[in-house]
Amino acid sequence: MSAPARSRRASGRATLADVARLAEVSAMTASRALRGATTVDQALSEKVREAARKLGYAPDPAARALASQRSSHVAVLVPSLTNALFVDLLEEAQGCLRQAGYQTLIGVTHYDADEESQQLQEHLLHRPAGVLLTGTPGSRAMREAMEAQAVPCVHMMEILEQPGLCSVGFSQVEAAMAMTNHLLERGRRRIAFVAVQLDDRTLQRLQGWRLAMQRAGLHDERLEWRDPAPSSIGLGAAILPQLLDSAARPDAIFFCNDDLAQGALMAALRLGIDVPGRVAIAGFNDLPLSEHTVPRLSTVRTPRGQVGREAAMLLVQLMRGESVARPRIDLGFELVVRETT
Amino acid sequence: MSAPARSRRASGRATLADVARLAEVSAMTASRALRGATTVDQALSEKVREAARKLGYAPDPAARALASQRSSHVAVLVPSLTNALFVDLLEEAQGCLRQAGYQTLIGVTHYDADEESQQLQEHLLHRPAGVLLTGTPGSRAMREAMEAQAVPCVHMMEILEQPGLCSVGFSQVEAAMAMTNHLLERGRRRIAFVAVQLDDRTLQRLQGWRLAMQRAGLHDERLEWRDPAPSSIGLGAAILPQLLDSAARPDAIFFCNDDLAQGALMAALRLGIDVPGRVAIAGFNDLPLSEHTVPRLSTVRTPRGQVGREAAMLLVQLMRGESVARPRIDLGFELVVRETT
DNA sequence: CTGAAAGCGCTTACAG
DNA sequence: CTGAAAGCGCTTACAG
Repeated sequence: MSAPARSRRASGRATLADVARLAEVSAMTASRALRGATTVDQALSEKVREAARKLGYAPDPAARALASQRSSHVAVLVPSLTNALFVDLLEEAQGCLRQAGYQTLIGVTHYDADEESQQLQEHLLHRPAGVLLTGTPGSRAMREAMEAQAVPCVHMMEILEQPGLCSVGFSQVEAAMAMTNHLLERGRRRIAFVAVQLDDRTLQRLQGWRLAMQRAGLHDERLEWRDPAPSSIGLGAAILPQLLDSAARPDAIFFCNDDLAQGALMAALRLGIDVPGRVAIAGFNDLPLSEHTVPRLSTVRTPRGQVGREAAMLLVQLMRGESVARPRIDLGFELVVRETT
Repeated sequence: MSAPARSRRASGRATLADVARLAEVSAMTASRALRGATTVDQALSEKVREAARKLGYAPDPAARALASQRSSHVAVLVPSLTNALFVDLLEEAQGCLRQAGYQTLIGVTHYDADEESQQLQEHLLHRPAGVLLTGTPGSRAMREAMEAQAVPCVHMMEILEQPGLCSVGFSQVEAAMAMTNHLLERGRRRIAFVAVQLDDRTLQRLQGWRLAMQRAGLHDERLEWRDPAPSSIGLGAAILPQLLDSAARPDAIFFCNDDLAQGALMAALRLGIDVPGRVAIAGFNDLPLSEHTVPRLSTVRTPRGQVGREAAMLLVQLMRGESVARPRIDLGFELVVRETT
């Protein structure tokens, strides 16, 4: 007299089979209907949705990933979270991806190529649906691994010219040139450039500054200040007096990131150095503090939030197998002239 | 004459079966050996590991999750990434979890209880191995859902007294009392407290200030400044002149977060208000800029990095089913007296 | 447009 | 200590 055993799942959650049973269709039809396939009869589709709602059904991501050989995860690799730039980027990207049904796995690579490779490799083991990378396309091994798995990928914060690569960003070179030209127009002649961390994008900015200075016939190697240490307020504060006392004799300093410029401003205040009287100061990125420093910092506003959003949207298209109109999106930048230049 | 079909996997990756075949054992023994089970013969275990190495085998997380009904993901929910506090927390926690073989899914809840519930719910659908939450234990529905799935959880940044809850942090109340007492010892009498965002931990700090002021017989409601807006440098800059002109007539201002205090310092500089001469300024958290402001900011240093690390380690123990010696870890705080008090 | 079969790559629970 | 069987909950590919 024992009743036939009901499907007692360990999970206690409704499964696709439960939904199919209630809707009186096969599991396949239920699966198709729930994924929004157009090849399912309207009425049946409705019935399936209704059943799913009634049972509080939610598809099991692991089962889906195993069967389809692709997860709903997107890996996003950024060099740092200490720089607010990447936080903004991330928040926007994650918001978009979440709306599209993807989960975001964030990896911080500390500007280290090896760490980036390793993390990407770890992520590829999990078969991500897509990848968002910051900047350069990474090592050749990385690209090959991604191609082998056919993982869609979008690069952020630069425009990459290589065919086949998708990127969303702006020209770091032109942005740096624009600020340098602004300083030149203000009558500055000995404009120093401070490059730290020495990652690719910083070197592109350095290049932009160099081009502008060369065109003006004012380039002088002594005006290039390089330091491999990570960017920070403290570092900027330390660099200011050294640079001012150096053979460079600058009348303006263009820092590759706002936090350095902010630190320099604090140091100037403390040392009684007049900004912009004695020396003009410029930054890059327009971080939150920059409009509040004394004096207020002139800088280049970068569209990182928009970059995150557009990159995520582009990636979603790629992951859905849709055709992409523009694989390269240039979002530009904005010169923000305040009180320090 | 056709050869028997070799197992041609869509993935192209080695599977457990491949490893087992090469090591001449069953899949089960291979599985056990690779997971480090002690119930496997030493020699066999070696052989399996060797085979796995030779094939470059990496277990498929989706298959593992489906079979075991538990993923290797840990969800970490923080209220904001704009506050460097949570960035530090996250980086440390993620580093620990990664080393232990877990992947971190970060969720930003914007100090919104509903958003927190919703995100946690979404994460629970993916059957996380564990959850790291910031602060209060969340809604009752949340706790019930987690208990139903038996998901280990650790709360960060406060010490929770509720039995059965694990937490790593420090006493927000005592930290605020310590700073208030410091200001009292410096001879300040009309110490204002600025609370913004009005999240739980901010209110605990407000409470700590209130207790200290009451004990000193100096509490005055007019000294409480509340604003539900998010904490920011700009907000602090805006509040300073208003508070100074108010009926509160403060001779010190204790801001609930460093960025507010930093903004206030910028405003003071611009308005020619002497700090600490006319008014002392104190912050909370010791963010990177605080040691560089003019004058340098006195604040409370919070052990967020350590909190992230210890919370992750505690969670790993729970996820492994190990017994936990101390479910509540108090990491304390440190008063950092600089130039503004 | 719909469905029965097979399989994704592991682990759990049960025997030996 | 080891293994054969069954199953986790989906989707792919193939028929009809």
